[in-house]
Amino acid sequence: MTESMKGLHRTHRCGELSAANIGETVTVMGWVQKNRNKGGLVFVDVRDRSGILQVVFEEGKAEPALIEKAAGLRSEYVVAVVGKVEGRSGAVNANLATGEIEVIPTQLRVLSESLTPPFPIEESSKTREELRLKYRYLDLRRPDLQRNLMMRSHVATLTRQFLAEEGFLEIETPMLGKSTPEGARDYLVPSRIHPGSFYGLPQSPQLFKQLLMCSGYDRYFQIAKCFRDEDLRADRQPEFTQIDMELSFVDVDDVIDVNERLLEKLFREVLGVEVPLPIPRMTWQEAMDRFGSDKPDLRFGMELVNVTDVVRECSFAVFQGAIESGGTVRGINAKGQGALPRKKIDKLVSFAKDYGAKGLAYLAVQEDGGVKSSFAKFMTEEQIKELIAAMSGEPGDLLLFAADQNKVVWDVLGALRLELARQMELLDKEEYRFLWITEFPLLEWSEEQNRYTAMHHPFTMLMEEDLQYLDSDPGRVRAKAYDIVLNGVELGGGSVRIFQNDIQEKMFEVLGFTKEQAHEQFGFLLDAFQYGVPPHAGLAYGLDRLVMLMAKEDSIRDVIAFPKVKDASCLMTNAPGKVDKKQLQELGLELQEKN
RNA sequence: GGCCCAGUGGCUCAGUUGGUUAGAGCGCCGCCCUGUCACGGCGGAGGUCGAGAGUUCGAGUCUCUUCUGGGUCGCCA
Repeated sequence: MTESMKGLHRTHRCGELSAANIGETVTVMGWVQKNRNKGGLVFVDVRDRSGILQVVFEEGKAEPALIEKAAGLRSEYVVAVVGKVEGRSGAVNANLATGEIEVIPTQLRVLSESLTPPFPIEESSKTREELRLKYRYLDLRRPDLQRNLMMRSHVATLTRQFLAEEGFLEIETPMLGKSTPEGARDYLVPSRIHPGSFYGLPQSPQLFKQLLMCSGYDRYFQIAKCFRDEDLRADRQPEFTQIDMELSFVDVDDVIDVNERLLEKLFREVLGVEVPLPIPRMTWQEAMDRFGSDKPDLRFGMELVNVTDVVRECSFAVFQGAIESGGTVRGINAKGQGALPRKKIDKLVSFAKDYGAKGLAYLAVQEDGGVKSSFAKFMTEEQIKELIAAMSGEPGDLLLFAADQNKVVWDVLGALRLELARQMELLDKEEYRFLWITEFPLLEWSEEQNRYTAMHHPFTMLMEEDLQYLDSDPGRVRAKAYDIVLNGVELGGGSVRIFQNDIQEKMFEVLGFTKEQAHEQFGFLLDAFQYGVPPHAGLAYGLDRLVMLMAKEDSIRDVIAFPKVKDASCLMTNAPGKVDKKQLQELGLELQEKN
């Protein structure tokens, strides 16, 4: 039997009450977390998003009917309690924020009953994610997810506040746009009014925000939903949220400055963590050479060392082959891992192979000064000594080497470095190490498409001093692009944009667009640029990743209210779903027979 | 598309070299209990071992296929 809340008004959330409220009559509403019936004395824990509050129904203090009603409460019933806040006459519960107080009720109403939930509604759930996602509305009742979503809201609020104070305008851009073949796959939306034509959901508001700069809005931001129809990962969802911004009359340093202060504010006010400014900067080239990654995790060392020159004279065919075909030999020193059993080393080798390595050479420096190695027999004692010295190897260390083209060596050792750090437990979630990566290559060669593609996007400005190479050696041209990296995660990225029509046309040419193709796809932008365009630059953060790191979670699913699973479906709603024939007909669509 | 991991009462798990009637904790239901808060005591219900096929006298256990979920490579301008 459920009751109305008529005549009652919630006065506090459960967790808002404290010893300061003793003596007050309050009305709280929430879910029954737990009912402990001692017989004639019933303790009911009531939960809402602020916390848990104990209500005590005691013979002599409460009507027998009220106690009987309390005894009938089950988990997740929704109740309203009117009562008086008192200091606990029993033991204080130090584990509970409201552990000093309890409520002595005069009224109890059951607003809604509940089935027994399919899994416990509790902190640090051990229930498998599949089930939690099917009942996401119950999962979202758990305190850790509630904290995460409240933190996310806090981050969004502070971001709006900060950017507004900095003179940014929040402007929405369309969700229904034009599909562009560059970049990730678009989600397509068929048009009923134009059968056979499709909108594309935005992968980012890129073009629109540049047009807003053309239109004089100076400083824009948006907390924007974006869509990419690619495979999922722990940090990738098909729809995700960006904090997107664009600024006029600025260069790299201006964008970096305002964003460093934004990050400083967010981490100070949400986590109480001071971000030392300025955030260090590193060129892409340095990041690759030292860490084998364009998003290095600076919480630990284990940097890559280029030992190509040291091993040049040795007779190890693997090293020789790599060097002769223009590659390099690089290594990392896994400090103190020299005693790693052969089985584990083999696992590291197969790990390296997943990243394109043909193998992984190792050399363990023994405590007695000797070595255990897969390739030492191809080297003189002197050469081994030199190699160990180059790697700063000490007794007890494990040196791992990859030899191949630079890209492969970087990928392999960059991934291996992270894997070793995980195994050696070097990653502290309490530590936040920010880093800007700058001077990215403008272009990268696509074997698949047999042409250069934009590493960031086709509107990224190049470094003026590299303009001379755009024709002769496009791979050498660096971009005015920057990524903000935190603990090995790419939090966001941006660039200074091309605003000169001649450079933009040139860029399309290098990317293999004909003039017609470029105008077909981006004509409105090129046209706009003929009517007076300010120099502009911008940046976008992955809000989900930012909050994930702040909440110390390992997956963005834990900071998104209703995430999708690996195959991009929703276990709760069963989206995507089939539609009926009539809907398809209206859209002028016909489904292919399944093979 | 490739590789790896997991799936056993509502939840989390155990289950030996293949061998009686598949167990535990929590939860759930009933009774008892006046200071609990991981409450306690007594009793009880609840399982086609993800699904299908195969090997075998016999399969939770072995083989194959498949489904579901996770991680990752490719992919993600």
